[in-house]
Amino acid sequence: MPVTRGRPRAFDRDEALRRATELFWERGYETASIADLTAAMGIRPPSLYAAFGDKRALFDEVVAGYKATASPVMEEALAAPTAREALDRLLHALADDYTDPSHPPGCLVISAAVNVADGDVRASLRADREASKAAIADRIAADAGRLDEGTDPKELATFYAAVVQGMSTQACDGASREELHAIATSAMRAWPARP
Amino acid sequence: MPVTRGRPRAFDRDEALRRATELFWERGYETASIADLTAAMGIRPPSLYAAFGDKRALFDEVVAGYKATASPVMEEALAAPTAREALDRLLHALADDYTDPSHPPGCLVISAAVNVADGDVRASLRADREASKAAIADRIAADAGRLDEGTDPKELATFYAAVVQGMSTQACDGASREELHAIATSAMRAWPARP
DNA sequence: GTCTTTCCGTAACGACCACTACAGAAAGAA
DNA sequence: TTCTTTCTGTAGTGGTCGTTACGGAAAGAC
Repeated sequence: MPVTRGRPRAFDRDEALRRATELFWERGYETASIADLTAAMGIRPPSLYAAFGDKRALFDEVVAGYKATASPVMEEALAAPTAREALDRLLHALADDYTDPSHPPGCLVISAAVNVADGDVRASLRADREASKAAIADRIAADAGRLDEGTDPKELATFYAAVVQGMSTQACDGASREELHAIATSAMRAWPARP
Repeated sequence: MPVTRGRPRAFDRDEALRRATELFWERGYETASIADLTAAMGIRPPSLYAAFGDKRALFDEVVAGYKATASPVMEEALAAPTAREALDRLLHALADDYTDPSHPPGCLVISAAVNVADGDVRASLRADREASKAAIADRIAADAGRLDEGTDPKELATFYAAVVQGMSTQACDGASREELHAIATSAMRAWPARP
């Protein structure tokens, strides 16, 4: 049975994880040092290592938690009756999310991935992005009947994935919520509707 | 008079700068260490500091050289007779450039900028990107008569800037030249042509 | 040749990196 | 109370960071 034995933890693990998420989100994987992290989390290095393993494991847990909160947004948007409406919802939902003042701007998986020297972390984040792109492609392919003939769902998914990445980068550069919605609206004009 | 006195430099400064450019392009500013740079440049740290100042000055020179070779591409594209053709040319030219096998993928200014802890470097690169965006907005505004009424040139420029950033990120993720051209073609469908 | 100037390689500087050995503190169990 | 277990803070570990002091080497000037 999981009775608590020994000295109890003096900090809130979830709260510490939240603060680590925020720092990784702002600074990326490598430029957020253990000293920075422990300062933000309000704990000392041994507590971090005891509770989370090492820096890489902490980052993995952060990304897992991020995906857990981000994927419902994506799933809900993609559940729209048509692929066009699904993409429209997704882009505008992300415009809101990327500029939500309650957390750092942009997408953690997109912005924390660029310029990461650690090959494992790099590959892991790339796989996450590829998975999102595949989910978009699947949603488009499932509604292929409404598309202009000759439209390749994977090609179109690549375009919208690029738009999402561009929105994230713009958000990190300080773009406003209105500007991101304008990007989303412009991107939807590129939808290849069957005439 | 600039007569060469003392022991002559034993390496080609331009070639060393080229190799530094390649490394910064692949790894970004902070994750490319002096040890990495000197190894790639084939010189020892004191030679680097004597020839280029410090890491930051070397990076500035790299970015300046990069912009010097990149801006003609942009200027030529934007010189097209219509704004629409200008953007079309620009996007497809960048699709070729970002996947040119003779140098690292994507755009140095875009990819080296994300997750930079150094505030000065970050601000400097952001200013470069804003300048490109402004150039696009100016070209669009100059051809406003051909646009759909109610189109905001700055808004449209933000969209195409986001597409360019997305293309760069996709290129870094290993997207092929064909995929990038497909993104460019899709993005041009969003052009707000006057009916 | 000798002097001056500039570059080169060696070998280090202090500061920071991710990470941890260790001892004391705080809890339940006996 | 005493023992065991687990967490805590202090104070480090070896390694790497950007940067440089220093002495020898290679050139023109005299």
